[in-house]
Amino acid sequence: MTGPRGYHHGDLRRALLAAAVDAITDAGPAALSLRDLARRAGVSHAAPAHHFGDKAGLLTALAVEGFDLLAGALCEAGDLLDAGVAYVRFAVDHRAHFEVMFRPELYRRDDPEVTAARDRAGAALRAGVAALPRRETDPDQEADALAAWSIVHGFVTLWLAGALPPGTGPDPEAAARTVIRRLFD
Amino acid sequence: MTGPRGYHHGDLRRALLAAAVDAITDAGPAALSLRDLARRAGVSHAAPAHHFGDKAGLLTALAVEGFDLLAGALCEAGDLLDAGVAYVRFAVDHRAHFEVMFRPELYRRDDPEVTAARDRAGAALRAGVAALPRRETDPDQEADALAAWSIVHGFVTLWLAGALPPGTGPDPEAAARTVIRRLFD
DNA sequence: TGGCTATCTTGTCAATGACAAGTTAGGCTG
DNA sequence: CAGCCTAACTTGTCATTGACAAGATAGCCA
Repeated sequence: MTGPRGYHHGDLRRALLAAAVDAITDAGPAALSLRDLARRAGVSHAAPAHHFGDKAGLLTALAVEGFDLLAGALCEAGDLLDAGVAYVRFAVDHRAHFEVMFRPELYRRDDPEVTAARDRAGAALRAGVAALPRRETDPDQEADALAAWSIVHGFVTLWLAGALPPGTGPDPEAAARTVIRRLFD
Repeated sequence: MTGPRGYHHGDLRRALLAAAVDAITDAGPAALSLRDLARRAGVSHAAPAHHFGDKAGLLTALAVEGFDLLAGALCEAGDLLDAGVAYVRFAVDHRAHFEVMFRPELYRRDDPEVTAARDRAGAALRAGVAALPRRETDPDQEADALAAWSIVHGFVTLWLAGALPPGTGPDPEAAARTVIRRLFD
């Protein structure tokens, strides 16, 4: 789908996505400029439109990439604690993807590729919860999944926003572990 | 500080903030346009700059308003479960404020008014956790506060992003209650 | 009554997103 | 191998926007 063979540029589509990741990591998705990406890639101001249509198209492609990366990271995790930590690590390491993925007004959330990738990530998430040893007190797996997802998503969102107090420490994964343990103890 | 008395417009500052809330609720903070706000308020395109300096200034004012509203909502809550539900209700009812507050790249996060308002909200949050009956197994209040904040913040962020599965139901407060109970059971 | 100052307007500029039309180059067909 | 065909990219343009500068207006006060 990406077409890794090069025509004029080599692989402009990939270069633009990489440049977008850099730009978003620096200044957030709101400050993203297609013309700036074109400059970074050394092409004309209208070249990005050919590959992505418009800005929303580019961010849609980024979201697809992000959900696939997330699904991969979650699948590699062992138990639910690992999966939670992997979620946090993904968000920190791929901050640009993460920030776009959960801001649907920035891209075409109903795009078939996006929904497919989102479903893959969702399935990986639920697989982690299903692997949890059942507690006889409450067999509601849906609510368990929702609580687990909420706590890791909230933690890393606050972490990325710089909203957490300094006492949280410098390592997001360690802090996340502590928090997740409070949910399933 | 706001200057509720009117000169030419009446209270342009407040009118612009209200228009900004509407615009952000409709299309997100990224799509916000100062000129559009001016049109909605029936003033010239440069009038907003007088009151807020620039776009970041306007969003800074919105963030201050948001943290104060949140602090008020949390203070009125009884126990920690109430506070969590109040947090969710605040985010849903004041979506525009909430979306700006936790996106520090959009405003001047070091503005004195913002830091003061943020501290007030943080104090209200911790007060709710401190009121929780101590569990002898783990007396770490900091981690309790972090876990509680994470789970409600994550839940409502996912809710607002439309990322939750349909099975979650139509009422965010009820779903939040179920999720929060899983943390302190 | 005269000025003072906050409030708001008019005018302008560079940057941007989107679109239209043209150009280039790799590959395919005959 | 010649010619075309189409994807990839460029050039040009326009409306919109944020920011700034300079001017006009109106309430208030000495």
